Amino acid sequence: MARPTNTAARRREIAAGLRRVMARKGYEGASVADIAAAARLAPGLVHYHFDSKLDILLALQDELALQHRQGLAEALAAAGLSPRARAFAFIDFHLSTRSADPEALACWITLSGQALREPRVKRRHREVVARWVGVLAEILAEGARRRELRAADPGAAACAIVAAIQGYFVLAAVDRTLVPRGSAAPAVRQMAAGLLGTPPPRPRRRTKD
Amino acid sequence: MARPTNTAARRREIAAGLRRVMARKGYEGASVADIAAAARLAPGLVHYHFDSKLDILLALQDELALQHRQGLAEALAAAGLSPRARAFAFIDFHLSTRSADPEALACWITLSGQALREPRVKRRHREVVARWVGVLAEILAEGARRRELRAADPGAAACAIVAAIQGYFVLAAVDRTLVPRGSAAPAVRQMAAGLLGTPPPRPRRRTKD
Amino acid sequence: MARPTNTAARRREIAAGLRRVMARKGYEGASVADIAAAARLAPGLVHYHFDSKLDILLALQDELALQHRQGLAEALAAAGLSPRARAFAFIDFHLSTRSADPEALACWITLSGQALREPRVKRRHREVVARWVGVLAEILAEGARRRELRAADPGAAACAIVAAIQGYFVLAAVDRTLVPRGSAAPAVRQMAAGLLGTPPPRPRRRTKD
Amino acid sequence: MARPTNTAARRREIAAGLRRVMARKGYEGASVADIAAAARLAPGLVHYHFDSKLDILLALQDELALQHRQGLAEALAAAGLSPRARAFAFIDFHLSTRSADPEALACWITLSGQALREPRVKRRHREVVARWVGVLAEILAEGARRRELRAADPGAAACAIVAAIQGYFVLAAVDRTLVPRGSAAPAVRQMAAGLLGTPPPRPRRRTKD
DNA sequence: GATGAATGAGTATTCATTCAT
DNA sequence: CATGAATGAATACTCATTCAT
Repeated sequence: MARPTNTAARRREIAAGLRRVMARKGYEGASVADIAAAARLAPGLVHYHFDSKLDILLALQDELALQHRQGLAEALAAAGLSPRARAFAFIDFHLSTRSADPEALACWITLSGQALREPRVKRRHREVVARWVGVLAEILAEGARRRELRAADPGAAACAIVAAIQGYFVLAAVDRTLVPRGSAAPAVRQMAAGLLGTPPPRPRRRTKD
Repeated sequence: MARPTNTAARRREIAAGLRRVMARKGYEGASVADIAAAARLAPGLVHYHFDSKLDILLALQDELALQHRQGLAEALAAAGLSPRARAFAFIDFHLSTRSADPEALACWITLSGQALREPRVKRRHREVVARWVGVLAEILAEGARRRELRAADPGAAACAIVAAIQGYFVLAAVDRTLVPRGSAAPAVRQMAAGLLGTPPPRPRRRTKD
Repeated sequence: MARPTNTAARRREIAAGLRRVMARKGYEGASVADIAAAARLAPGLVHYHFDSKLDILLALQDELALQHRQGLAEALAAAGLSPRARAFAFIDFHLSTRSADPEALACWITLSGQALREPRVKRRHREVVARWVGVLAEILAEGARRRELRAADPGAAACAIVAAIQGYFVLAAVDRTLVPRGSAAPAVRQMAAGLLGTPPPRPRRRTKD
Repeated sequence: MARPTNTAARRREIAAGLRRVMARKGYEGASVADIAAAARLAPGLVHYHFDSKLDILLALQDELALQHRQGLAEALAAAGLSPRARAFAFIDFHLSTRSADPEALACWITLSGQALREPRVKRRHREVVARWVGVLAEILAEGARRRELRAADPGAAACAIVAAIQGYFVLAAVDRTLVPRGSAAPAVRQMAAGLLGTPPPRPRRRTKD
């Protein structure tokens, strides 16, 4: 009987290998041999499952996006139905210490860099960020409809908040000491409050840098 | 007899070559041959003036930092003495269309990425960002003393504003369409207003995404 | 499935390639491309099996040392048990025409030169020479115990004989005409006789320059 | 008035630069820039005085040969007229601690190595060694005529003694610890005694490894 | 599917030599 | 003569990709 295919699992292992190596050495610095070693696979196997190194990056990108989407959805679900609560939960999810995954963070930064130059990475990256902004924009629009928030332009406001989050990502990834410890989430909450014309609700958990 | 040295000029030319190439291809993608070609120099000459490719990157980093510092100083000088005006001029300087230099922006993003991994780049990067934040923090502290602004923690507030700016840089560099046109500066101004407890002054010039 | 490894064989081939090229052009003059060509291999393969060019040299050094040791052991075994006979067999082995391998000789000289500067080569070289001297010293010591020979200091005497052999190697390698044909072995035998207080036994075979 | 030429002095300085650098790094490892730096000269100047790097090596070779010849002549003159005394003075001169110059020694070994491959170096090397052997052979022949010594073949005997000396050079240059301290000259004296049928005269000075 | 070897183009760097000033 | 820059070929080493087994 034909051996059941394990391609999907192998692909995930390989993408995870890239994730580990790329966090330390960047994309160009992650050789296929490195990736295979990190995944405890034979080097030749990588190109059996992926046509090119770039394809691994795209797979990793998809996986990171999926994890992010799922985590965010959970966090928003836990925040209840109030747009205001959900908007601030959005911020906390990204900047709380608990959800911080330095490896994923480094990969995300590196992916942004690759997106500058690689069209396929760029397209996916655009979609991911657009959805990211879109989720928040939808929350803000709903809040505006409900008169809980007032964002003149929910899209622009969502983009601003995402920019602030992304900016903290970059600062923190390069050097944690650049950001006063524990200041990131409160500061963004306060900035969002200015933007949304409403004070933040009482935070539910500790937040990080 | 004693031939005058032109090393300083050549080094600038070479760094400018890296700047051009790196904006398109990234640091690893910028081969020394590319850099030399972009600077219209013989390939061997690059290593006459620089010991290594990394040294070119460091020189470029210094140059970008210098230009940024000078431009910022001018913009702040033009804003007058009021901390409030200066704080918002700080934002406008970074996000106004007029001062936007896509090549420098792409280099800056790439440099941030390299700083993740290269200690020497990281150290310089840290210093540049720290100074960047420090300038704004000083303005905010002065504003607090004058009761023009109230930032509970000027350092954290400055960091937040810089993060927002940096975040817009990344979003815009990857894909301009992610940011609603012309929304960046106003949004950050409004976020800053929330953070600083004061509305922005009337802007003096047009601002960009 | 599990493909059998052929690394050991390939490493020997590559070391043999270096051996051929180095005999003609020296170590620095032997480019990796040359070595690969001499071994009839693709250039890239060399660095698949060796981390660096120096590692090839070390492998070659080990191989030459092994061959020398084995050849010497055979020659000594053939000489019987008498220390006197063995001591002179030691000389004949190194200076007899029959065992002369110009390529190995040139490599040996070149290795000595590299040992001047490369610590890893130097260490191995030291060990090889020490063992080389040690074998002879042991023979001389045994001869002294048996009253067949009298070497006041077997270590020093062994060193002197090895030095004479090594000196002939260098002279012969640079220019065969410097050494009167067929004079090397008899002369060293006679010098050894002076050192050991015993005439050489009748030689069993023809000897060379 | 025309500036007096200083070419001869410059050439000596440059050769001395090569001597210093080569002793540490070998010939291939001594870049022209290194040589110029060691001679405290501008790099461009080297090729004004020498057509090629090889020419510097040849100049150095000549200089070392000259110094050796002069030193040897002095040592022999000091030994008096007796061929026996002169023969043993020949040995002592080369192996005495006093005359040891590690830099010259390393250069000599390196030169031997280059002579393996570079025809022009080889030719000069051959001449130097031939003269070196010749001087001793002449002494031995004179000793034979006077019945002070009996060397069946003075050329072969001289060659043997020179080989022993050269062999000690190589051993000592690579690693001083290979040669029992102070054993070199006595051992060669004793070997020479065996070869020449006469015991060595009482030594006049301390001798080295 | 899996393995380890093989391939060959690409890269940073070195360096002898040349040259304009 | 002297200087410092310029040139371009050479070189060790890397690595994505391919392939035979």
